[in-house]
Formats: sequence, C-alpha cells, structure tokens
Amino acid sequence: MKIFNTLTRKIEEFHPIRKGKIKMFVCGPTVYDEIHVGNGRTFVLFDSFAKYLRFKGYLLFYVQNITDVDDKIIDKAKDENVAFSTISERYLNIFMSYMERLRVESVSLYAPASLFIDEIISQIRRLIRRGYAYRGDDGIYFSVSKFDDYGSLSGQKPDNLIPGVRKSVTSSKKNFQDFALWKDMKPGEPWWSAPWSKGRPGWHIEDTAITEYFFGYTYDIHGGGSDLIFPHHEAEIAQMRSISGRKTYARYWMHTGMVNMASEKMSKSAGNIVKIGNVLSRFRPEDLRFFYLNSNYRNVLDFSMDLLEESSTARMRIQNLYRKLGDTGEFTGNHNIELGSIRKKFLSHLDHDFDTRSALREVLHLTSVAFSSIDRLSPASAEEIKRFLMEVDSIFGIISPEKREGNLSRILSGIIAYREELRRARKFDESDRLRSLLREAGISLEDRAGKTEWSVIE
RNA sequence: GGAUAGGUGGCAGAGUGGUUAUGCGUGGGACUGCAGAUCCCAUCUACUAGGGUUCAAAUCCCUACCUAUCCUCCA
Repeated sequence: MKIFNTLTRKIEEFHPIRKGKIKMFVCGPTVYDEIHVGNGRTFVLFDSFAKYLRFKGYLLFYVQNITDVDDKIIDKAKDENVAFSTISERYLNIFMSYMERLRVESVSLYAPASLFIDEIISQIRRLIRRGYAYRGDDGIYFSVSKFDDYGSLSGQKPDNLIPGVRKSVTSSKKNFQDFALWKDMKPGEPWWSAPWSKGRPGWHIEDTAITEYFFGYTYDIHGGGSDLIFPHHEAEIAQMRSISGRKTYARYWMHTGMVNMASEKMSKSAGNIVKIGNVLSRFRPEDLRFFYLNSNYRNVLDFSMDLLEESSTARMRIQNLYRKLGDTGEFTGNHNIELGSIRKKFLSHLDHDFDTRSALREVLHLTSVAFSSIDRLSPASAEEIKRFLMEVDSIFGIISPEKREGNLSRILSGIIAYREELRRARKFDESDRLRSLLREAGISLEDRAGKTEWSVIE
C-alpha cells in the first residue's frame, strides 16, 4: 500500500512500525458549534480509510481528539451566560450523533482534551526543563528558535513568515513565531492548577499529550485537514520531538483537501458554511459519504447542493443494483460477469494513496456491466456481485441499509395487493393516489414486470 | 513577500510522450396505463496563453497569466 506523505511530498510505500499493527491519530473537532460539510469530509475520509486498513488485516488503533477547552468555547459560554462545559457537552453530543448518522464508526477512542490535563502539564514541565519553553507574562510559550527543524512539514521557514497576517500579535512572546503551551487564567474562565500557574492548555499541546499517552513518542499515521499543516501540525512535531529527542514523531502525515463553497474555503469566519444537519435533511448520509469519496481526498472539493444531487444520482445506481440483486434466487440465467478483474482494480486503486474516486469508478463500471446483462445473470454471478458490493460498502458505507421490518412488510403486502386490484380494474387515478400517499409516508413503490417492489426512502 | 497544490468538454473529473477516459447532463428510442428503475443509440473531440524540445506534447522544458489553501483561529 502506498500513501502520499506530506512530510516528503511523495507517494511512499507504507510500512508500519510494528508489522501488522497501525497507530493512527486524526485531529478531531473543536466542540463550539455544529460541524459543517467541510469538517465532515475529514472524518468520513479517515473513517473509510480506517475501515480499509482493517479490511486489509491490520490491527488498527485509531484515536481522535476532541478539543473541549478552547477560546471559542469560552466565548460562546460567555455569550450564553452558561458554564463552558455546557457548551462543549452540547456540541460534543451533536457531533457524536452526526458521526453515527454518517456511519463513522471506526474510531477506537475519542479523547477529550479536558481529561488529559495531567499529561499536558507533564509535557510542558519537560519542555521547560529542557529549555524549549519559557514563561511569558500571560502564559508558557514554546520557543520556535530552539527547534531546528521547525517548518519541515509545511516547507515554511520561520524567517519568511509574516507576523500578524491573520492574527494580531499582542501577547508576551519573545518571537512572534512562538506559540502558547499554557494560557494563564483570566477571570471567569475555566482553569486547572499547574506548578507555574492556574490556567488552561494551548491548542497544540493537547494532541501530543494524548498521543504520547496512548502511542508513545512515535506512531504511524497522523491525519487532519490541510489547513492544520501550519502551524498546528508543525507545532506538534516541535513539541513531541523536543520532548522525545527523536527524529520522528508521526511517520506518515495525511491531509485532506478543503471543501470550497463557490471557490472559497468553507469556514465559519468566511460565513459560507453549510451544516451537516442541513445536508442530512435533504440527502441520505450515504449520499454525502459518496460525495466525499467520489473525489481525490487531497484535492479541493467544491460543494453545492447541485453537485451533491449529481453525486446522489450516481450513487443510486449502485444502490439500485444492490437492491436488484437482493434475492439472488430470482436469477436463472447462465451468464457470468468476470468480477475478478474489477475487484482487483478496485483494490489496487485503494492501495494507491487511497484513491477512492478511481475505485468508485470501477464499481460504477460494474453497475453498467451488470445491468446490461441482468436478465441473463446466473445465480452464482449475482451472488458474487452482491458479496462484492457488501465488501465495498463495508469500506465506503455508501449503500443505505434496507429497512424491511416484518410488520411493515405484512402491512404493505396487503396495500400493494389492493393497489394491484385497482390497477387491473384500470382505476389508475386511485392507484396513483395510493402510490403518492405512500411516498409522502416515505415508502416508494416501483412496478416491475408483474410485480410491485417497495422500499423505505427515509 | 514566502510556502503548498492546481488550471482538461455544459458540469464533475482521469489521463505524465503516440489509440474513445468515464460519470452526470442533454436529445432520441425500448419497456410501462403512468411514474420510477433499467437498457439501447446519439450528442460532446476538450486540454489557460505564448514559446521551446521531439517524427510525435494535455503530458517534458521556459515564460506569462489565473485559481485555491497556509503564514500562529480553522477539518
């Protein structure tokens, strides 16, 4: 398997530190608001990637942090005049419920920063002791000039940075490139006791504290959005390598491209966000997953409801084939589709920097091949294709589960039989009315050769 | 100013030296009472611009232009 490593800017052969085992960390959300379509891309992509790694037989330990101590959370708590934990818990719950709906189920463990304060303090203490960190007027800072390789991930040289391009330089840093490890308490803000002051951790230190706790000094894969490369991931490398003294922190860095709205990055500050909930009220979770996976994860992905609609159309072909193959006993032909080469290509695309888009192209190709000979298909071939689609779904999560509860099935078979009587009597107005009423109730009817099929569409 | 990734048909998006990408869309047809699903046929001959290398360039080189992301908020 090969993956693009941001550290080297090359597609490299992947070798885990310990054969057969992978430790992967992905930067999670700051729980101060509902996540948007841009955030969702990263979580769905790495969910799918994690499922693929397990599919390949790796024993994967996948940790994601939750930033639940942060300026934005505190600001929002002040606005609403509630405790900061009220805010973080509220949006953590919403985040988790969206992850469930989006079928993101591969994360071994979610680690909220607030539960790792001891580990954070321990790291800062070691950084101070080794001379990498210093006390400023309002907190503890990491001295970037002490760490020679700063900038190795992003290609940035500290001297070329322009101070205050996006954020005003106000604090008591020695150099503007330095970043906060610990922020001293201000009135009304949450705080924890550290040997040097009461306060709260900076953003970058929480991830290294969490990964050290679970993984140790080095681990296999670190993922996140490409907007985190600098400074966040650069800072993580500086912190952990300064502590460990090793040349390597995470061995492979994978970054997802941004989701753009009308050619501009979707972000809260740009005011162009589309919340996940907004999408899920109009599309199935599987449509959104397909939309994400139908692109190269490193490229910028343009979002619009129209593009999502297109994506949904393509996905439905796979869904329809899967449904059509539902009862493989119905197939009586003797035509066999050569699935082996399709499956092989599918897997080799995933092995090449997790190229989900090309892999999906193979699946869509299969739908064309299968549909064009569907009437002649042998039961064995139908079964084989169905198994393959289930395999695809176990990695991608793009086929909506069929809901065929026993009660509903019994009720509907009566209704469908009645509608059939109406149709035979050529009372089409009434039979169509029945169909549209059921559709409003979320049940779709489709008349196929001599038989009416139903499915739940919501 | 610096760093990184790009610019391909109506849209999305592969393709790194020589052959139709593909999908969506659009038009027509088949099937159906209709709808939906599906199939068949057609449509589209495109590579930011200029120059260079070559028998041959979307692909390699140079120049210019344009776009996105980052430069201590961010998935």
